[in-house]
Amino acid sequence: MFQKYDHRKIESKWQSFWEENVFYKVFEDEKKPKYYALEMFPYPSGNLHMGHVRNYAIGDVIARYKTMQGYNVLHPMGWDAFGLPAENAAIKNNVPPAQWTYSNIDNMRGQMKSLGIGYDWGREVTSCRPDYYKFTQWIFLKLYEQQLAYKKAAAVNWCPACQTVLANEQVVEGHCERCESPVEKRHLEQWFFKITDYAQRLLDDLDLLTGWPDKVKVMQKNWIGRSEGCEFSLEIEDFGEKITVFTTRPDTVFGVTYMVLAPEHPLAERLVSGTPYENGVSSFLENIKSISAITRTSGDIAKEGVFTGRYAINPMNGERIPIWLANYVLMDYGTGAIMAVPAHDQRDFEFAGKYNIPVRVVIKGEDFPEEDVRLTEAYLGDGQMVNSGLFDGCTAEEGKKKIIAYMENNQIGRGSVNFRLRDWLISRQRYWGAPIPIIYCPVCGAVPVPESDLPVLLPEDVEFKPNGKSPLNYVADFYKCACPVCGQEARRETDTMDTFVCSSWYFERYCSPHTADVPFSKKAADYWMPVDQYIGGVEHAILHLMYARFFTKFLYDQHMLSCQEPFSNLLTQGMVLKDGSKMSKSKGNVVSPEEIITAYGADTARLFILFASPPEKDLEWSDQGVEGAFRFLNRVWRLVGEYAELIQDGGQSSGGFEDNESGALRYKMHAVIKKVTEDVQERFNFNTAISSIMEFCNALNGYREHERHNLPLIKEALNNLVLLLSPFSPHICEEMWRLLGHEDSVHQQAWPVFDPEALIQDQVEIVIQISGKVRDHITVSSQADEKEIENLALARPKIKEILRNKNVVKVVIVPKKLVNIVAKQAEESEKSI
RNA sequence: GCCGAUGUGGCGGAAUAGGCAGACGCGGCGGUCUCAAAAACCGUUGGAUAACUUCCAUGCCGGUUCGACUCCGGCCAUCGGCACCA
Repeated sequence: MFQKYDHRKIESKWQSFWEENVFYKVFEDEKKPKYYALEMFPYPSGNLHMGHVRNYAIGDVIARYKTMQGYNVLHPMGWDAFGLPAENAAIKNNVPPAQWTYSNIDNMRGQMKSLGIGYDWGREVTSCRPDYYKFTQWIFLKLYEQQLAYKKAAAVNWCPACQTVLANEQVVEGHCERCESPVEKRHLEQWFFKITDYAQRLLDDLDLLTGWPDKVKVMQKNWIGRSEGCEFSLEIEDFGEKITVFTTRPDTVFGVTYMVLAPEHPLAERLVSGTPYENGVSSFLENIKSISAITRTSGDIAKEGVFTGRYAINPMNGERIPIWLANYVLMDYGTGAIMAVPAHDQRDFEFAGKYNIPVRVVIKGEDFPEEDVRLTEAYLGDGQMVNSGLFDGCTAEEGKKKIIAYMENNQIGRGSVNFRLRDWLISRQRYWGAPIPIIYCPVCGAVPVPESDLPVLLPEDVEFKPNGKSPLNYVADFYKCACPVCGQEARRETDTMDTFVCSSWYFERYCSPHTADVPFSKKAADYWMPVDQYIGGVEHAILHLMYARFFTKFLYDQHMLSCQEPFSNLLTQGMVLKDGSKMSKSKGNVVSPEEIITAYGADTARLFILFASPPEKDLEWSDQGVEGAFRFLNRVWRLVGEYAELIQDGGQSSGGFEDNESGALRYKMHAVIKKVTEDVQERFNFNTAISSIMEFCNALNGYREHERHNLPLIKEALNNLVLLLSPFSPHICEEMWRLLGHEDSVHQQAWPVFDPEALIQDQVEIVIQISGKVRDHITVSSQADEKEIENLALARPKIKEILRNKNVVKVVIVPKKLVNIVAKQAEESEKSI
């Protein structure tokens, strides 16, 4: 008699076995095709949540499946271990961030092992360890060498709660991405990475990413925000200076009736100083400053402006146009100044309406009376140029090109391109991050730390109270140093790097995690990179994925990598919900993975989470659903257990006879192999793959009811059942594989292959429709030709009955599927004749 | 406002190239076993109808087609991204 399914015993047994045998260790093997499966490495918050479980379960199925398909699979895991929560916990509990972080890592590593995820733990990477951040700093130095890391004073996003600056990408609707406090603007000197130099490539190469969801590519495209147009300068009357503007609509340049500078524009105050307009302008600027931080980010605000009393000259027609300041022009896009064309730009139209500025139509659409300038809104459509001198009659599209050419020939301006993407602000005024490897010398200025002095170690014994300055400011042992160039007493940079810097290259480190002289070996990276399948939450669609692409392109340019894109295929998994909303402590709807694993086992948890929904969609947690998955594993267990002994001794002697039931089972077996293979490989639809394994199990249970058993067939079917299920629920399958008499691991077997011959049926069921509605079914030989099928269908008594008093107009036949008889009422068709 | 996605039983979801709507699982109902219950197993389960039957059903309205969850046009709702980007 076989034993009850004891998930605890089975899972701990095989977890130890895999660990003791270093089962998932991989190395570069030129004889095998490689496959790199990667899940986003987690922040070590302390415990896995269901989102992690889902992420790793998906990755593990893919990794195990590819291994069985004969690939040499790299499947690593690590820790995105720098960051604010460690500091906050440290402040709260008075535990050093390092200690907090490392103990969380130990705990979470244990949880991952208890899920039975097949990682090569020999490649574990931890971004807060000196052997890792040494190379984060090393890459910083390379960027600095190429002038892609630079320091500048700028208006930056400041989170008052986190007491640090944030990158543009970390500001969501004016609020801190992490703590949701409203973000303020501060003028500070900070380190930036010049990601804008890569804007065009980051945009163009999205086309190479055929394995990415369109949704993510569109988000990145919008974030990069390329617009094409031109820049030109306007002379300021009686001022002796010029203002440069950027526009995407040079075709409307004859429609300019005013121009606008951003309130922060350096010329703004100088234009009015000593003029009667000075007071008006400065009170306007004061006003803007006081509301801008909060209100300018939150929803619609009315357009407001002030006239400077100054005029500029439109270089195309010599017209004098008034210069305004207005709140709707942003300093950090384009040149911070615009030409305003109220007739053809809605914002300018609204502003002109409010301040009684003329509107001049210069693009005439179809059915658009030339005289009528009383527009109710800006005209944004295509049309012919009018009121535009030499250019009258051109289409807007031609006009753009011609005017740019004219400006270039007459040295008025030039074609140019603008991006919304800003440089990446990487300084953080916090402790728990990789120190920026720069030294400030009173004589030599900013000096990079020599490569041989890396890593710049983060001191461990530190007071880490946040007060807007990095805690490293108060650690003399840290900041006091000698200038590497002249030897004078100097001071280290005390800001640390944004944690997104650390996570922008970890997938390359996995390729050779122990190299000590370079971030990763080129040879190993050439073998493993790019990542064949990356899996993670869609919340990283912009931040992490953009930064990681940027780093990969930079490292490619440094000849350290041979690929230009890090991730060939991307799967963005949905969230795990409970009662319709995301699991969170505040809502009290959290289901802990540990509890589920203890009660039902990792195999059940994984099976449920993969079965409940396709991976891209959100998943609704269901306790009953988990029970269902558990029941299914119990059914499989019993099925295998009950047959195991029979097969062991009787498998060979009992004949391989073929009756109808056996034929049906054989057919089902091959159909299921085909279905599961396609679902896993081509669509990642694990839910339907599992459902067809369930069907197969049901079929096997049904077959058991019959009196005669074809034991060799059953043996084959059970072997295949266990093989197909093994990527999803690895422990129970490992155990059942041994019960079926095998000596080796199920996870090292070849994936089953279906036999197309076995899927050819001599009889097929065909649907009979009358005018598109199903009325009957017939079973015919799969060889039957169309005429035969038609005759058989028309001969069915039920069909005859329905067709009485009707004329058959047409018969449509789809081979092996259906026959549709189109019929009309007899009277009607007579009438129509 | 712009861009994108989604909408199917009581629930999660299936229908992969326009061809049987509701696979598989959950829940419900009925049964077997049991002193009883749980577990397990078997049957049943979109709605309407007494019904073999028939009719109605894939957010709503229309269209194309022999045939539409699937394609086209127009709405509605929900979710996500961006949001004065010149």
